[in-house]
Amino acid sequence: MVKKIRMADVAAEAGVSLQTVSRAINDKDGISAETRERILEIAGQMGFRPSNIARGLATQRTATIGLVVPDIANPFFSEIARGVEDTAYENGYRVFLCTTYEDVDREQALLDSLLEHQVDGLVLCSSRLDEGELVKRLAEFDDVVLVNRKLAESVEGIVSILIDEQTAAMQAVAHFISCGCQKIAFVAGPQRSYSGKRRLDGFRTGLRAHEQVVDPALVVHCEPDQRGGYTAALNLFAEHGDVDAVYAYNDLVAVGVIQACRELGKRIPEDVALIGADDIPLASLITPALSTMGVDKEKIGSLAMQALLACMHAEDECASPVVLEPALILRASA
Amino acid sequence: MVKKIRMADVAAEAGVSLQTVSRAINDKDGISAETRERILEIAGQMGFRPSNIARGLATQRTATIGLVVPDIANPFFSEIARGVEDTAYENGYRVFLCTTYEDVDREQALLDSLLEHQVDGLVLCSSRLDEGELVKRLAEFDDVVLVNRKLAESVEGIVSILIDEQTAAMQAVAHFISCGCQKIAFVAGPQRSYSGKRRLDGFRTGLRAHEQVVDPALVVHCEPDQRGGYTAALNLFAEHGDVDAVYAYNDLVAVGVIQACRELGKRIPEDVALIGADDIPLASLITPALSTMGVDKEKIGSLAMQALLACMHAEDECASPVVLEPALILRASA
DNA sequence: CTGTTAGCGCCTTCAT
DNA sequence: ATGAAGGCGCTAACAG
Repeated sequence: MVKKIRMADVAAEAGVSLQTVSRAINDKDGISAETRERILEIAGQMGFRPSNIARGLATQRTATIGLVVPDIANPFFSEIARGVEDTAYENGYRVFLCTTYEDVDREQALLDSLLEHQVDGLVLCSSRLDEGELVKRLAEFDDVVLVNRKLAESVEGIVSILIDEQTAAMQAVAHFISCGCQKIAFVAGPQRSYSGKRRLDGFRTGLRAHEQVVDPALVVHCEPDQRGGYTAALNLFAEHGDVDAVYAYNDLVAVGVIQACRELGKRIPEDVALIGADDIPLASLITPALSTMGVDKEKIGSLAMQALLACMHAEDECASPVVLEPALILRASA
Repeated sequence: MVKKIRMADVAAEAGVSLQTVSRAINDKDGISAETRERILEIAGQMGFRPSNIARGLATQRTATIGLVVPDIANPFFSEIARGVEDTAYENGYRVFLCTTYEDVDREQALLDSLLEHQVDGLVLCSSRLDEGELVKRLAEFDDVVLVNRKLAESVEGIVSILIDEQTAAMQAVAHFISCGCQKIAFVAGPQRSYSGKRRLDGFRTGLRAHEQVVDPALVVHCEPDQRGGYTAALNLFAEHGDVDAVYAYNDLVAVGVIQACRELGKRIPEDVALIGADDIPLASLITPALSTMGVDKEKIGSLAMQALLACMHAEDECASPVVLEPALILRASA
């Protein structure tokens, strides 16, 4: 443990006032180029590290942001995190990684904590808070970017990054129909899921657009992982053995569907066509390679951070919501 | 944006001194139970959030730690991050997520920044700094846990969490030999990689332990991803078509090897036995299911954080290095 | 049990 | 171009 050097130490060493050191360190003017260089030189030699804590107290800006995700081990969010961290880094911000595990209490506690740490901004992904509570909590922050969630009415200082999951689901359905599928099911993920609702909506709309009946029995909910998909698919096929197309809530669920099919002797895509969502890394690596509705997650993250920076630095209002269109990535499963 | 409430505001409202509020908020004694409750009640109603920045300046503790990883989108590190974040959360710490992309300059800049943010501790994963530089930099931090890296001589306040990759590699080789493989190759990842070196070491030792010659031509380096593995495997098989077993630097590389084999018409495991490393999520999902040397990554993360907490809270010395033994997870590929 | 007095290390404003 | 005073919001040490 090296002894900590303060600005006063550097000032004493350089034979100038504390203020002059501050000006040199923060690259402000009102100081001659030579003294600045001399001070920087001395500060460097002494191993001086300006305290962001003290600076934060004085300026009320911390150069930190909060990133809240349900689960960092979920590749969907880890790629978003990558985008956020990278553009935050480029702009001199550090990011607090916070994980909720879809637990509302934990999400609340994390927001409290981020507030106490006085983050300059917040990127909140897939919040599970209900609308009223969410609006109330976000009002406590200076600037917020919501990923995968949008407020009913727009609020100053809050911008959303959205994925057009409705259209994505419609595209998937359209693809199934163009392939001649007769009985299309949706393994729909958790009932409460915000994006699940939108995907279900698109699924129904897509069906109706092609004058198909929407059979509620062909929509089954499940946990948003492989096991959930596996179990749900087994149940689904037990009731409706003639389902010949499955749209999955996400790729993990789709993998579960693949396993169920394998177990039931159903071939993909010959007997059952399958489309997942999110285009996680394994989608292209698994057999059969998974067709999926995908967007560039890292880009979502960097767009989110860019939007946040814009909010934070702009005096006036923030940008309008950003909507990303997923693309149907056709591989072997459909 | 809600107006910020300070302790002084709460004190005024409650008709007590600032200090009394502080005692109530921090649950210290020297205050009657009833005044405490009254103050907490008032603080809650006013929406008071104590400033961790101000507190940090006063106490010189920030309740934050730095987590430095090469790439958060790499499941190996995202699972470690999960473990770290989760046990940090349980103990009231927030974590700064920092990503180096194996760039030494970026790693240095990040360490500078974490120092300036006055983190109470650091979890540094797979550092790319050379020994001398690393020792110098870590001395600036109060407490450090090194994951997947160890210092030549132990330093006060620095503990390592290690994976016994040498033994893991030996086990893989032993398994190949027990299966009757004749010509075993190692697709070894980046030349500079610290764990790559240890795996190579174990690979050689394993071979010698079974009185096999170690042919340098059967060790090929590559980028630590699927493409690297793919390219390296193609080159390897072009030169040595009779290789019948491949140990891969990690599972991503192994996936590349699978693709190369598929392209060359080699069956796995019949023509080529394959063992990967790390047991990433897709290992069990890909076809053929990948045999791999795996440890519990989330556990590494939580052990790392626990060790850091122990260091931070203990007056005396830290625990000795923790070494985790990977287990050979036998699936279809070997 | 409660209040008062000093800082923590830096930045802002005003003077020189 | 430089310096001096005051304060950011909180806690520590000491009084009472």
